[in-house]
Amino acid sequence: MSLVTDAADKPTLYKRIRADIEKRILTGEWPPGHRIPFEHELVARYGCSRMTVNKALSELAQADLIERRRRAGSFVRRPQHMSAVLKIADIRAEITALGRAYGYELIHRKLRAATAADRDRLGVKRAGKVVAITCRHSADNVPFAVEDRLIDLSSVPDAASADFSREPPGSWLLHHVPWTEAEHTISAIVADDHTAGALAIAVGAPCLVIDRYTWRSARTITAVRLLYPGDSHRLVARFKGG
Amino acid sequence: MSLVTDAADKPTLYKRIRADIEKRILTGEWPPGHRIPFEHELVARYGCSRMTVNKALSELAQADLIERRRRAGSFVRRPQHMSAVLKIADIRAEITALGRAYGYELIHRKLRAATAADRDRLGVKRAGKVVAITCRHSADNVPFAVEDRLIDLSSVPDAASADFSREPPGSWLLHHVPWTEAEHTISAIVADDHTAGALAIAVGAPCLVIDRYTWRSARTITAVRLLYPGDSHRLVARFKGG
DNA sequence: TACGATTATATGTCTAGACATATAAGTCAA
DNA sequence: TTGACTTATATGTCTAGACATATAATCGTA
Repeated sequence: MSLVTDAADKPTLYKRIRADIEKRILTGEWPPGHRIPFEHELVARYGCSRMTVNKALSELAQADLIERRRRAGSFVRRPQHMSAVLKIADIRAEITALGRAYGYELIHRKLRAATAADRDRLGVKRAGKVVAITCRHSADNVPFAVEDRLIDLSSVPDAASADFSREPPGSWLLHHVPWTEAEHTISAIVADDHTAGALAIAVGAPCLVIDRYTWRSARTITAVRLLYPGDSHRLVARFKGG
Repeated sequence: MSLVTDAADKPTLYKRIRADIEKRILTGEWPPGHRIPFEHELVARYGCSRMTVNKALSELAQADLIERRRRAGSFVRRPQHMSAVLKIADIRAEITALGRAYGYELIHRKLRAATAADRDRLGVKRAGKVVAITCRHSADNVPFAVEDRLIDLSSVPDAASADFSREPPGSWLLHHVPWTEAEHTISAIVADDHTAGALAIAVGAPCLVIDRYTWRSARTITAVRLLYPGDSHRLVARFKGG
């Protein structure tokens, strides 16, 4: 019933302390709200200095597994808002990862001054130039998704001269605009004439829609809508406790 | 051009060091692959001890913003697989957060020995008892989602006696089974007769489907399918750079 | 030139202290 | 009972060292 694992000190001490506590939390032995031993107790238990247990507890706090309160102690956090890590890969990477042949086709590209609708979609007030792109991704020559994108040229001037007839704009942006933030909205629609034609599915068939709005440091970069055939495509998200 | 901010030392020193570096990474001033100043350089620059800059850099490493290599230095990581944190709230919480009146209705509840289909859905080999639940959530008396759930009683025996006619099973589980892991699959379908009736939408209308499979420490807990009217419901995921 | 041994060095971990600070809990007066 | 004040205490931050360890770079040799 000791906190100390019987394992030899193969890993470092603070990692062992962290793993010991994490295990107790994950197995439910220490349920949400449970008070973790005080630092000075852990110091006594492991026979180390306070900085060492402090490092272990600080990392658990950074991982949102525990909550630290001055004077009160450290407590197991209750599983907060249920959140999941949703991997939304670059479509080319996604298709090639499935072992299928990736195909890309630029349908439409236009450089224009931002219309009111464009500004609204990008969430900017200022007028400016944008690139509007419509393209299609396919896997093994079967339509996989159609993409409708707007790029703010005041944030990404290089996009004006990029050759999107060969490289999909998503991949291009990924390599030219590092460290972005994004917001995704997922919804379902049924295919209208136009969508059905582009995806080679029946009118009225379900489609999964991903709207992604991307920015960097409060500067809008791009807004994109991706349409997938709803019966064949699946988004998988893995939730890791916490 | 100093690393030191001109701001007074209101926050603590290591937090300022961390924020300084983070800012340079996020603005792109230090692009992916860029080598961050060595610890001893930062020590000289900020006039503090190595443990202090080490704490700042360790946190950046834990956040996957930088990568630390012995003898080589610390480097800005390139934005890895595009991933997003998808908040999938408990439905009751989700609805009340929107400021709407939450309504709940148990449609069907059955305790039974697991059928082959049940075992398949729960991903277990062993036979055992399960609770099958169908229920409906509403917001302001408008159907919001229908839920079809299976709970593995060998993992959650208390669920056999829980009163799901008053409390939705999702909320109940959230409070009785801490620290779970889950996998979500999101897809789109069109409403069939049955679904359309339950959601009070037209047959053929789009629906967003969330299949969630939940376990804890390799023990299956529950499998649930949630059906939302696709045109009214949106899942929002926020991606934080990295 | 290629490969193996050596060395220098940046990070990784840890210590035994210190003072700061927020706050739970107790104390006392209105 | 309530509110204001005091105190004890757990965490937060920081220091000036130390030794460990992985590895990039150098040097020497085949």
